[in-house]
Amino acid sequence: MTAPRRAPRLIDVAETAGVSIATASRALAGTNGVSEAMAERVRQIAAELGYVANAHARSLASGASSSVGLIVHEIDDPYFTEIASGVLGLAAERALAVQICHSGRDPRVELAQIRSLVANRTGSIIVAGSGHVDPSVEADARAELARFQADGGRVAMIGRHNVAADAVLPDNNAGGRAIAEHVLSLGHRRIAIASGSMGLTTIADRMAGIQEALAAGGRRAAKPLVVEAEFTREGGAAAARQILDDAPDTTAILALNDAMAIGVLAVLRERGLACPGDVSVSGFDDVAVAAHLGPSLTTVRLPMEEFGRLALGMTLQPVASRPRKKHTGHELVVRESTAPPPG
Amino acid sequence: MTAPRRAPRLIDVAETAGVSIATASRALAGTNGVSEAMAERVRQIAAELGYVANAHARSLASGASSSVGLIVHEIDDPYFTEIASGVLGLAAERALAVQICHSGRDPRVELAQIRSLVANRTGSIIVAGSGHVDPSVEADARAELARFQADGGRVAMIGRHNVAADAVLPDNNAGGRAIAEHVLSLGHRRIAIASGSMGLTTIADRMAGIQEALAAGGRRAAKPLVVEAEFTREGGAAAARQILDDAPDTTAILALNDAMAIGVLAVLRERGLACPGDVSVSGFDDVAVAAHLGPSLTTVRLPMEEFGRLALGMTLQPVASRPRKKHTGHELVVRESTAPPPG
DNA sequence: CTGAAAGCGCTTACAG
DNA sequence: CTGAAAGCGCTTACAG
Repeated sequence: MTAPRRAPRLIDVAETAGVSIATASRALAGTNGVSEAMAERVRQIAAELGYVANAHARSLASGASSSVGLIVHEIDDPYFTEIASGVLGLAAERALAVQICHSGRDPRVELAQIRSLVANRTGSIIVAGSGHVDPSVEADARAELARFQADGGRVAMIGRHNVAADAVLPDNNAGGRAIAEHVLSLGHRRIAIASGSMGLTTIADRMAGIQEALAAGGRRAAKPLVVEAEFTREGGAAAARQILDDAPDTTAILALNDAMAIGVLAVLRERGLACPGDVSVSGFDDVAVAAHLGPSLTTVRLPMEEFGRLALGMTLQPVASRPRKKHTGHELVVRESTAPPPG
Repeated sequence: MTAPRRAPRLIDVAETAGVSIATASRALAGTNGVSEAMAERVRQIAAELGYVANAHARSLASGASSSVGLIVHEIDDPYFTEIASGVLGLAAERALAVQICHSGRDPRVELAQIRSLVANRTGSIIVAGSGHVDPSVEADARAELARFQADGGRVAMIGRHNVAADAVLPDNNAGGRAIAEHVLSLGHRRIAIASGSMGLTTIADRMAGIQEALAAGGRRAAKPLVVEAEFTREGGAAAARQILDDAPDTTAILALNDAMAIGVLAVLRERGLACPGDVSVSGFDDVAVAAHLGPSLTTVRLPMEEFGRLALGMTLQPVASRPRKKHTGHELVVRESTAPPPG
């Protein structure tokens, strides 16, 4: 029916208001240099016409950007969902548009996504995936982000990355120590670890904290069995199967994130083992559902939503002479899934 | 250190290639009308210079858009997270940028977000929140979306809305019927419903399906107690408390989404009631964690990720003469949380 | 196959 | 306080 007409432009409101587009622009921008009466009149006409300024033209003309880019592994992963929620929340307060994309933890996809954000001239880019222990993996992304920053863009990384940029640093090491100490204090001595890829700095840091605590526990605990798998529910299940096959006398399984812990719990049920009766299980992150699992999950709470707000907040501040690092805290949350070992 | 230089522009690559910007533009766009040799040369120089086309300028000049907007209630809510994941997945395949924003289920915020997407000239807008039974609530959004479409924009709604646009329609009514029939067939007669706001079409449709099944169950079941609360975990908990206080002989509580069901489960534990031993509980949606709760949750699975893909897919197709509606299915998923009533 | 030029819809010095 | 004009970085008829 309605023929595709054109959206009203600034010149349309200027003409019907009988002023120049310069004046109309100033009135709408709230810039001073326009009489309040004129400004009010222009605004009203703009509203009547349903005028909405073209952000592309505005950005092109002003050079300013009112958008931010966020790269997550996968929005469906609660860890990243909560980070995204934090970013979206602060962005809304600042009237910033947020462009979100998946990296799928594939460095090549991540590079493509960075370039997409650069193309869209977002004012800042937030990378929320884990860093890689091998710096060469992130080489291309590092170069692209460096160029982006040289061109005036702002960057914040969440997690430990080999990138010269502001960063939010989760308390992975201390969190790892806390969860290991908790399990040791419960009396567990045959401990296994369901780990994600050791190539990720997030894993490496959590693992390091755990190993420190275990080493400090000295003669008390046997060397833990470490099984590496996908950093997902399925990975947790696979790791649990191998642990129970290779070391059936294990009394505690530390999963390096909550998703893996959920997989571990599933395998325990599958094999008719009680948790925490036969085997204690712990997670990491404290995603929203951890408290509602059966049994509820002992884990290390990380303030993911705050990660998002902090990261965006940093990019909204002027560049510092050197990259800023924000260290965040953790909290050990003891629930039903851990208890003293049987016997 | 590095003085904020300027990002390379098309003219920079054109000059170093010794060609006009027209030729450079065509070479990079892959448009025909350029010799392959020339095109290859330009591409290589662009790569060396680290050139990334300015999407704003491109969009302004071409009038085309390579981005889509997605409005969700809250990304942190798994229902919307999965929808977003579907949108992001298909968008990545089509090289589309996705701008996501929260409406917080507040019509005024939603309107502001629609305007933000219009300003950013996204090619299409996907609205994923529930519709409202009262059409006047969505009046402003409806007008804005109509204008957007008249201007050539594409719109897809997820859920039943009073908006003339393409839509993905979840199988809420039949799903409601299925879950109610399941509970009836188990032998429950004193049934209560933990409902979200009846002003939402999603709720109204699920409720209607349930009531139909209950009515068909005829003399078998008593009129169900319906308690309205927030459509969240906390709302579910509040509803459960009231249900147990007002009708302590209730043997089954149907929650109208999984989040509410989780809240119901928590209250049951809190009061020392066994599920499903004393009270059966069901959810709706089948979010990823439903299978891992304690007890695992009987619910109605809706293909949320597919909602996202379908909605985006519709907006990528040419406008039809009249709005297209895609009806999707549901699947009753029986798990541990429902069983025959005690006694 | 290639280029000169107009134009996309704004903002912002620069004058008045 | 207001306006004429240049310019942001591209694309795309229009010529050749």
